[in-house]
Amino acid sequence: MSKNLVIVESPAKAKTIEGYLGKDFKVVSSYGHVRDLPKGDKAIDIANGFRPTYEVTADKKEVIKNLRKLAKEAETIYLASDDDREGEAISWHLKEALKLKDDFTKRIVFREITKSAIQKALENPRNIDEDLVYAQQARRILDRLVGYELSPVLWKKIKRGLSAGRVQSVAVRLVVEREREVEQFNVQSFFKISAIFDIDGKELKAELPKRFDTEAEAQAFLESCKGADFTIESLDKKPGKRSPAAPFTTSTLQQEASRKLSFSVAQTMTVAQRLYEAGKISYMRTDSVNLSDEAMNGAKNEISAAYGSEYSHPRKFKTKSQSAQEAHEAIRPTDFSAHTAGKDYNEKRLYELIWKRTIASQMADAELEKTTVSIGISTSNERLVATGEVIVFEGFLKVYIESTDDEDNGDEAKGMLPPLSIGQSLNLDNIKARQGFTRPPARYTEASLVKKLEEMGIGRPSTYAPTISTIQKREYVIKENREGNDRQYTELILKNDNIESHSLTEVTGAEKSKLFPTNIAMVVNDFLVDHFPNVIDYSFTANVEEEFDQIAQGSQHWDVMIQNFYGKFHQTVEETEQIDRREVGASRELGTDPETGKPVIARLGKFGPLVQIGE
DNA sequence: CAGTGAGCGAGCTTCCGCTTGACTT
Repeated sequence: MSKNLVIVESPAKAKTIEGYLGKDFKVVSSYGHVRDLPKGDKAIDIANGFRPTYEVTADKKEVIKNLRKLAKEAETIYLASDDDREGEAISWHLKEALKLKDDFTKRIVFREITKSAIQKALENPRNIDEDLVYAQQARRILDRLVGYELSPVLWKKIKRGLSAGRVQSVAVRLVVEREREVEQFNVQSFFKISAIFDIDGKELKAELPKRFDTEAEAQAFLESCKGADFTIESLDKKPGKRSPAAPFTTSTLQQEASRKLSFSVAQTMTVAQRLYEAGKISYMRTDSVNLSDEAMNGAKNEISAAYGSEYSHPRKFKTKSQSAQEAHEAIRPTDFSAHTAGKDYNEKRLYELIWKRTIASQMADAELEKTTVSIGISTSNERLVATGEVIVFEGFLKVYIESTDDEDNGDEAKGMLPPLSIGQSLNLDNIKARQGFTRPPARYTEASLVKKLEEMGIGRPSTYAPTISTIQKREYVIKENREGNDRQYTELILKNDNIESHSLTEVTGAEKSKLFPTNIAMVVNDFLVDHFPNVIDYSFTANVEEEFDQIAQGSQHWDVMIQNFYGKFHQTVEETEQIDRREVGASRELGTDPETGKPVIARLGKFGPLVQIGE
C-alpha cells in the first residue's frame, strides 16, 4: 500500500514520474478533464448567476471509480495536473468528484518532467488557486453560451447541423476572407532585369534592383545597354550570421512537419503521440520553447561528442506569444544520444525532425560572409547588383535548416562569387528582361492557419488539430489541390547587341493541399459578421482573455464578467428571430418558368440547396 | 384504389479544452 497518491493528467507522464519516486508513491492519471457541463440546457442556470452543474463525463466514470478507491487507501493525495488554467480546474474537479478532504490534499505543480523538478514540487505544495479555477469556469461557460446559442440560430436561419463558436468561426472567417482577397486581387505585370557575365568561363549573375512597369521601358533599358561597358564599381564584404530557430512547440512542429514531411496537422499529432507514449519525446501539446537545464546539458554533451565543442552554444529561448501558458517544456527528444527513434517510417522521420531542431537550437550561429557587387553601366545611370554568400562557419546549419512558407524560391541559392576586383571590366553574356506578375496572398494550408490562429491567441495546442478537423467536417472548408492555368509571359534577351523577344508559357495558380471555403461558409460567415461582429471579431478572444486574467488575479468576479457579455449577446440572439430566412444567404434567380411565368429561384433550404418556382 | 404530397409534431443537431483508446474505413 502506497502512502502517497499523485494524480497527473497523462498516463505516460504518470509512468515516468513513478520511476522517479520511491515505493511510497503511487502515480496515476486522470486522463485530462474528468467533469464537464452536461449537454442539455440545464447545464447553466442563467437566472442564478450562471451557476454551472457539472457531471462526470461518461468516459471518465471508470477513471473516477478507480481514483476514488486509490484515494481512500492513501494518506496524502497530491493533485499534480498541469500548471495552467485548465490544469488548476482539473485539480478542483478531481477534489470535488473524489470528495477529497483539505487536510489530506495538496496541490503541486512542475513544468518539466525531471526528477529534481518533481522533488522540488513535492517539497512546495500549495492549495488550489480558486481564482484561477473561476477563470477557467468563465472560459468554459462563455464558450458554451456562445456555441450553444449561436449554433441554433444557424439551424433556424440557414441549415440544420451547422455550428459556430469562438474559435471555429474565426478560423472559417480567416479562410473566407483570404479567398475573397485572392478573388479580388488585381494582378500587375512588371519586368525584372537580370544579367549574366562570363568571368573566365564562370558565371556571374547580377540583377537590376528596380523593376519596370511596362515592356516598352524594359525594351528601352535593354536598348540602352547595347554596346555598353560593364565595370565593377564597388565590392562590399560584410560578415553576417544566422541563428537557429527555437525548439518546437505544437504549432511550429505542425508547420515544419507539413512543409518538410507533408503531414496533415492531425497526422503530426498522432505520430507525435506514439513517440511520446514510447518515451522518445517530451509532451507534444505545448506552447513553450523552454528546455529544462537537464535537457540543455544533454544537448550540449551530444553536440560536443558528435560535432565538437565549438559547435555547442547553449541558449534559452523566450516565447513571443502573449497567450502562452507554458505548462510544459518545448517538444524535445528525451535522450539526445538517440539520433533516430520510432517504429515506422513516419515516426522515424518526425523524430529526426524533432532531434535536429532541438539540437540545432543549442548550437552556435552560422557565420557568413556576404558580398555585394555593384556593376556600373557606361551608357546608363543604373547599376546592376550581384550578391554572394559564403559560409565561414557552419554552426547549426550542420544539422538543420528551417523551411519557410514562401513557395516562391525567390532569389536562387546565393553561392560563392568568382574572384573579382574593383575596376574590373566584365564580359557580358546576356541581359534578360523577364515579365513577372504580382501575386495574391497565399491561401491557407492547415498548418499556416494554425500558425495564424496561434498568433492571434485563438485556440490551444490541444485544440489546433481538432479545430482544423471540425471546420472540414462541417463542410465549411475543403482541403484540395487545384490545377493551375497557363499564362503567357514575355522575355526579352539582349545578346551580342541583338534583342530578341520570346513569348513563353508558365503555369499559374496551381494549389496543393490548400483550404478553400464552401458556399455555406460564405453565407454563415457573412451572417455572423452582420449580426455578431463582436463575437467573430479577431480580437474577441484576446479581449476576453484579458478579463480571464483579471478573474485569475481576483480583481474581477467571473459571473459579473459573464453577465456583462451575455446581456447584449443574448439580446442579439433574440433579435435574429425576426430575420426571414430567405433574406439570409445566396438566393439566386435562375430564370422564369415558361408555364407559369413565375420566377425560378435557387436558395438554401433547411436541408440543403433547393430550387423553387414562385415565391 | 394506390400513390403522392401537404401539414404536423417529435427528436436531434451545437461549444472549447484536457486526455487516450475504441471504434470504423
